[in-house]
Amino acid sequence: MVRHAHAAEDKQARRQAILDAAGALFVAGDGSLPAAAEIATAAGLAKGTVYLYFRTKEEIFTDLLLQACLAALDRIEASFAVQLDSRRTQVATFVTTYVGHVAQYPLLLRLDAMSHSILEKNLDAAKLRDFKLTFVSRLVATGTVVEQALRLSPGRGTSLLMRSFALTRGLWQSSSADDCVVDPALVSIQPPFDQELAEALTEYWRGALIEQD
Amino acid sequence: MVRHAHAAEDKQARRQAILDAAGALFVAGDGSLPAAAEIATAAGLAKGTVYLYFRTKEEIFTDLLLQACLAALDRIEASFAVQLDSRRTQVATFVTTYVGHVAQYPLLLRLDAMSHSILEKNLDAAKLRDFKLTFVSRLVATGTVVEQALRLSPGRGTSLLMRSFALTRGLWQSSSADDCVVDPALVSIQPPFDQELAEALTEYWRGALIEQD
Amino acid sequence: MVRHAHAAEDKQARRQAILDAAGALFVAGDGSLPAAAEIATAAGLAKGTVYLYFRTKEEIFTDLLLQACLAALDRIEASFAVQLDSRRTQVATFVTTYVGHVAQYPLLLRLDAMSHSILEKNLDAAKLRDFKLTFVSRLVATGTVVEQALRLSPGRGTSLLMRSFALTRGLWQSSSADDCVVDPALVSIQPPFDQELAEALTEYWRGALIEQD
Amino acid sequence: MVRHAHAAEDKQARRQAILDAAGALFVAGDGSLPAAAEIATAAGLAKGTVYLYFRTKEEIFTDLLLQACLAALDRIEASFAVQLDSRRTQVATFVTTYVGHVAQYPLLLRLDAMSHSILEKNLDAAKLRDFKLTFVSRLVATGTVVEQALRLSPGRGTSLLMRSFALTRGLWQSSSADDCVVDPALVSIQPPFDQELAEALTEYWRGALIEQD
DNA sequence: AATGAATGAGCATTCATTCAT
DNA sequence: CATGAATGAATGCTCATTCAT
Repeated sequence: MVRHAHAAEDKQARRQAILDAAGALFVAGDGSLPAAAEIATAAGLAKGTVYLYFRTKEEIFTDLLLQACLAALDRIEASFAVQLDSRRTQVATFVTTYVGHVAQYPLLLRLDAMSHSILEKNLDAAKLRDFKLTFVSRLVATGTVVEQALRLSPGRGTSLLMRSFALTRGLWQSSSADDCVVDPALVSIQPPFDQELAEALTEYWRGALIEQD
Repeated sequence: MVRHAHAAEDKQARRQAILDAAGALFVAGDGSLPAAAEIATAAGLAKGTVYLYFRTKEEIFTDLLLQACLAALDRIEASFAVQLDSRRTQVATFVTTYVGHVAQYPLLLRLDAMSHSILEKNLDAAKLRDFKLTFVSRLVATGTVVEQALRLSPGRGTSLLMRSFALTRGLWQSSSADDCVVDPALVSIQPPFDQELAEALTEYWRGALIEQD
Repeated sequence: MVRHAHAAEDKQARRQAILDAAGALFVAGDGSLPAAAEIATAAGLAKGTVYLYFRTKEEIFTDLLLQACLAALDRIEASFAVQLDSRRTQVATFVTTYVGHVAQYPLLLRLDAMSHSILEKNLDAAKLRDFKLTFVSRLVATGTVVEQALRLSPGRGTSLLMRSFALTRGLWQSSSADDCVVDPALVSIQPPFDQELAEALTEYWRGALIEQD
Repeated sequence: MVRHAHAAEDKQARRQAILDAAGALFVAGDGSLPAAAEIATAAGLAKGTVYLYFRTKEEIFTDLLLQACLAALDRIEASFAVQLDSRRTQVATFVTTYVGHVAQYPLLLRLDAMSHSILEKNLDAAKLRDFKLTFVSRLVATGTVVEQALRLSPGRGTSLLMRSFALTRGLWQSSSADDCVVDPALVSIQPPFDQELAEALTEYWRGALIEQD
């Protein structure tokens, strides 16, 4: 039934089809990684075929996570590419763009929350190393752009980004834990996630960029 | 062999023994919840006995997490109890105390990283509600203490604490992800966790407490 | 709380209380033997106490079954005690009485259907022997009464009774299997149990008592 | 090691192999359903493979029971297919054939005795309905054959068969209960099962077929 | 005698991955 | 390349029974 993918580009397309199917199932799902069989079916393939393109199920989601991270970094870099007249405006633009992005692509934060179980379980060391190298080098590159835009010292941009990610990840997990309180009597003590994140990031960057005496 | 715990205090002690055994196994382990049988053995009990004290395995870890959270809040509250002459000193004291605490008790952050799977799986709604109510009310109480110490508006203390926790959780997860890079050639792009956390918290609180014009 | 039962009659009463509680729970239940803890609670006792009066849970139900069987045999014997003018009337009286009895005391047939698992599992040989001896001797006695009432040869009454019991047990199991068809579209192919049983018994006894040439 | 069963007929054969292994283990066993792992091993397969062919363990035994029931009905129908000159001979032929069949295939009665626990536990409603529909329709068909052979009114054949099954089931349970008396001193009050069944059936059919005035 | 805490055997099922076809 | 049949590890929980109190 399924056409054999011989050409390299066909194979790449099939690989991406699996990734897309996996991502869609994960976002639609309940927080656990979808079963390999489900992914295969959703991609219109047989179970075994998935394993021709990925060594383990976790590798699929590692790839997805990396794609999502790189996309976010692209977006961030773009938000700093426009030269604005003040640091405050520059940061405000970044915050708005970034918060909009993570809110728009739930896959990123949902996968990130699972990254511990994805990355530590069932993934060979080489692949893991690749993942981290790619991510970190791209992160450092974006950090450099930040440094240039805000005239910061080397390494400072990367650090700011990592701490922003940490804040994002932490707040998202609080927020999603909050959501699972079914009882409506319990008033949430937090504003909606994107507002909360925007405020917290703004506070953080303000404190981080202050000229200290 | 095992003495029967008839008195309420003996039962309480046995319950705590199970919690301690579970916590120790978890911290020593690979990130997954230890098997019920292992916990029982480590506590010197039979498997069935554990289920006299906890309804499900997850309930054990929910209790552990709550204990750890409350202990952290105690410590935080204590750090704000001493009246110091400036906000900056007050915050610096808090940061040092807090970072010391979370570094000293790895159980807290390791469990917190799993809280999603612990709290959502195999825990009845009532217990979950209890957990959240207890935690949140204690959090708000500590938030009030912060507000008094720093003369902040109502609710601000709670918000600062939650965002601090978010930063902690997020940084810890980055840090632990970093750790699992076995390859020593990869220089970590982050300072040690406690230093990183201290810096990030300091920056965040500085930005959050700034008088805005 | 519970008064110690020292006198033999008190002990007997307590034993019967356990039996009654067990029987009530079983009839109210879903077909499985109630848990030992439930029986104890229903009898107002602690779990361990039940085991002072019965060696195993199955022993409780063996005793209950025996009581129910003996009561049925009493009833049957009584139905043959009245001298009537024809065999046909005598048998008709028996059938009516007997069917009424088993319909009135569901415990008998429900327990009987489980007797396989009760008697074969977890019951020591001696107790089992006792059970059978008591039942069989009482059965033979009743068989003798039947023989006298109907002027049958020795052993014939016992045989008739056993085959009647077999028919009863078999029809009851068909009937109860039928009941668990939830789908109301499926018309039951059997009349109500007591009518079915009465007809079948009447046919059987008619065939068994015919004068053969 | 194990050849993959791709063709539909191979799959059918493997399914039957599992059924056969399960049946053999059950007949050889102590009355409880053999563990899934045992069945798999006996069939020369891995545990998981069994679940490719049956959804639950109970489904295996439901299928076995249905096969056995249908085989018995086939045999019964065949015994009525030969036209004999008298009702008495016709019935006698049936009784002999039928008793021979159930004595030859102990699986049928042993499974039937457990059918309550098999059919009510762990079997989805649809499967249960299928089972009953198949059995009942086949039963009614056989009933019709009986009616034609003996010139009975519609529905009468089915009723006679059901009551015969009830008698069979009831007597078999008495008989098997009897068997588990280990003590050889206790003389059984019953003849061997097949003789007892033959006599009881003969009596029953004689009474049922009598011309009543 | 009464209690209730402690025990531990027992087991179906899922699903990531492999491998025969 | 694609398939889908085969594999087998991994585990929480119940509950009859025992025994310390």
